[in-house]
Amino acid sequence: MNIKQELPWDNPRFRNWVAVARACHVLERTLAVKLAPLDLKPAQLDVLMNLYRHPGMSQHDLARRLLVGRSNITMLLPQLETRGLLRREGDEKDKRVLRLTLTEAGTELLMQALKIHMALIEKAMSQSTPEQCDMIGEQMRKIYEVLKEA
Amino acid sequence: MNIKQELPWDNPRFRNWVAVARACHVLERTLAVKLAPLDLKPAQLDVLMNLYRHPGMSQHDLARRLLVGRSNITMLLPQLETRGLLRREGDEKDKRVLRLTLTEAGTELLMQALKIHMALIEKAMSQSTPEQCDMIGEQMRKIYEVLKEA
DNA sequence: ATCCATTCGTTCAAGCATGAACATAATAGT
DNA sequence: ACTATTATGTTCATGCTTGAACGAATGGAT
Repeated sequence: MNIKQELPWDNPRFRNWVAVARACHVLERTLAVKLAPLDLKPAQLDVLMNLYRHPGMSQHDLARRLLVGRSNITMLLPQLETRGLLRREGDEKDKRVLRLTLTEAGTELLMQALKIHMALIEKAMSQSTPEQCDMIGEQMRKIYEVLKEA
Repeated sequence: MNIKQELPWDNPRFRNWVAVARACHVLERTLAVKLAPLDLKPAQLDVLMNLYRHPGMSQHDLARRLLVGRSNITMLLPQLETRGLLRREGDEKDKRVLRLTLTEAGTELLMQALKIHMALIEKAMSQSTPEQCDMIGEQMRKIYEVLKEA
C-alpha cells in the first residue's frame, strides 16, 4: 500500500468535479419531486422537450440525444403515447423508422412542466452572474465534446 | 396554446444548465465503462471513496453523503463485504449502528479505481483554466447548498 | 438479382434505486 | 419506571435502465 499517488482529494479538478456531480444529482432529485404532481418523471420531460424542439424525430435520434439506449426509448414511449401526449407514425420512405410528434395535450403538459423546471434552474443558477453562468455552460459543452467520442 | 411564456431555450441559465447535466451524464457513463475491468460500478466507487475519507461511518451517514436512501446502502454493501472490500462492525455504545471500514483489499482496489477516475476527470477538466475550474466548483457548491434544503 | 452488412425498433432477463412498512434500539417526557 | 417518539438498518414490491438477442427493412457490392 505504498502507492502514494497524489490523492484526488487534494486535486482541485477532482474536488470541483465532485461538486458538479453532487449539484446535478440533487437538482435531478428535486426536479423529480416537483414534477410528481404532473405525474411526470425527469426522463419523460426530456422526451417531451426534445420532441418539441425536433418534431418528427426517430426513436433512434431521440435515444442518442438523451444519451440512453434504444430499448430505453421503446420502454418509455408507450406510457406517453397511451396518455395521448405524443404520436408515433411510420415513415413512408423508410418503413423501419417511427416519426415522433407531440400532440396538443403533450405540448400543454410540457409547458406546465417547463415552468417548474425553469423555476428550479432559476433558483439554482441565480447565484451566479450571467458571465459566470455562460462560462460554466461553455466549459460543460467542451467537456461533453471531449467525452462524447471516448 | 397561447401560453407564450418565455421559452427556456432562449434562457441562458436553462441552456447552460442543460449543458451541465449532459456533461455529468456522459462522464458518469464513461466512468462506468472504464471501471468495468475492475468489476466496480460508479456507485460502489463512491462508497469506497467515502469510507476511505471517513472510516467508521454509519450506513445512515453514508446514505446521506451519497444522496441516496438508506435501503440503497443496505442493498449495496453485501456485495462489497462479500468481496472482502469492507467490514461492517456493530457499534458498542449504540447497538443500532454498523460502523463501516475499508479493508486492505478495499483500499487497494480504491487506489486503482481512483487512477481511472482521476484520469477521466483530468481529461474533462483540462479544458478549463484553474481559475475557471475553481469558479465552477464554487458555484456548484452554492447550488448544492441552495437545493439541499428545498 | 443476390448476398452481406447495417440500421431501426422490439423483447426479455438482469441489475439498481426507491419508498413504504417493519423490527429493534435508544432517548425524552412524565 | 413507563410510555411515546425518534433513529438505524432491513425487507419487499415496484419501476427504471441496460445490454444482448432478435426480426424486419434498407443499402451496397458483386
